[in-house]
Amino acid sequence: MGLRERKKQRTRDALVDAALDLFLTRGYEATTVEQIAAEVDVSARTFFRYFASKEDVALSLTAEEQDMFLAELVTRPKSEPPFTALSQSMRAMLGILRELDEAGTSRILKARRLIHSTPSLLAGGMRLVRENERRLVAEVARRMGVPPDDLQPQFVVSLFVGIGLLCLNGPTEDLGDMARRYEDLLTLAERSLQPGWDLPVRPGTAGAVPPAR
Amino acid sequence: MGLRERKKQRTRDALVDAALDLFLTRGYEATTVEQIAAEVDVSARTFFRYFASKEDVALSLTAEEQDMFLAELVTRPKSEPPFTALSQSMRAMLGILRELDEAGTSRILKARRLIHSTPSLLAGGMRLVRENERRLVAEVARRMGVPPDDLQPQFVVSLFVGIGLLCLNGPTEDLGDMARRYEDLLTLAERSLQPGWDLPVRPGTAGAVPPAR
DNA sequence: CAATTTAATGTCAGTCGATGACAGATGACA
DNA sequence: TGTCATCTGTCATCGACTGACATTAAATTG
Repeated sequence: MGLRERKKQRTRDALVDAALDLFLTRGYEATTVEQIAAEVDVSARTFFRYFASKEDVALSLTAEEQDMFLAELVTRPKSEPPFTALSQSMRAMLGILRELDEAGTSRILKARRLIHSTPSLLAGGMRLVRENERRLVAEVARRMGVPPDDLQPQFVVSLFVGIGLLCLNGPTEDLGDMARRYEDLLTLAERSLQPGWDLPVRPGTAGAVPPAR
Repeated sequence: MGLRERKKQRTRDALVDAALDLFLTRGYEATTVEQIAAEVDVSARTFFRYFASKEDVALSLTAEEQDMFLAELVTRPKSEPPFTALSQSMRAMLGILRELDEAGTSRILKARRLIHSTPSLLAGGMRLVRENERRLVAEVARRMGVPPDDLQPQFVVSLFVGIGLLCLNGPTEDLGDMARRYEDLLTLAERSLQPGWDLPVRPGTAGAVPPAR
């Protein structure tokens, strides 16, 4: 990798770190892009060449996590039922995050605290989650061998994403806490659902959809 | 109600209608607040006295629906299990929406189409949903007689909200279509869940939480 | 009804986020 | 070393949003 690439990466990382620190100390709205850029000795115009918006810099880590999660899912063996594959993907991702160095985990925890204490960032984060949800549905539908507009994969993914969001509601000071909360929620879900609920319904096996009362 | 109040309400409605029409024809980003205000013969400054932001005017109807839904929930008899109460609240709200006059339903359908074709508005809409989710959890926890940080009411509400969101993914040209899609999803959920899954777990009735596999 | 209080609106000035255009600087590479 | 592609800073501009102040019009009171 050339000097140019490394320099760009360093600038990008510096902008993320400076932004997270300023956002957490002075507040998101109270911090201007100019201040972030100044902290890295860069013009505000350059900031916008790295990040599409002020929001983007705050959500960049979350966006990376979403991509990681989808990548984990496609590596799961096709023999796993969909919900199991989703759960295992999440466990794998949490494992990867725990292998990060101090600087890495610090950045991630900072971003989490920031997002969940800033309503407008929470909105942006939800947009990312929903965009990823669409990709997850496509992948799960593929695994189940049904068209992507089938309700069942949508239901499975929606349920799983809901659990992921609940996971973030609790304290997020520690990745271990989060993993534990996640397992609690999975246990609750397993207890609530019928065995095999996430397996494709083979036509003719079950009766037709009963009429709504 | 005095003349002053009526005049304000008319201005507000006119701003919403003008905004929705301009957003849908020229696009959300391409429409300026100045254009919306001009359409109603009002200064841009006045627009911001009615709506906190350009986004706010697009989401105002959705925000009202959220409030309506919560209001319906608190009227449900306490004998109903939580998920049933949520479902019935949704049915009640859909019923109310269907009783609106032509102008009313037109506004609502316009807002829906707009939001679901504009990523930044989708994000804002999700923020509203999540804020309401917190209030719903509080109410459901109260009904179940458990503390609001208990995982079970959070799980029940999350599952229900997920269904509501899936409902909006489909075509939204018609309130009837939406109601039908909603019933399909409820049927799928009923088939997937254990009987009594949303009843409070009485300590000692069920065994200890089984270990995660 | 006239006087006074109260609230809504318009105008103006200013900040900040974001983008396009152009010129200068700097790493890549023959 | 010299050329080329890319990165960066400066400048100008737009649009969202806010505070301050003056103006207008509804509400209230004597």
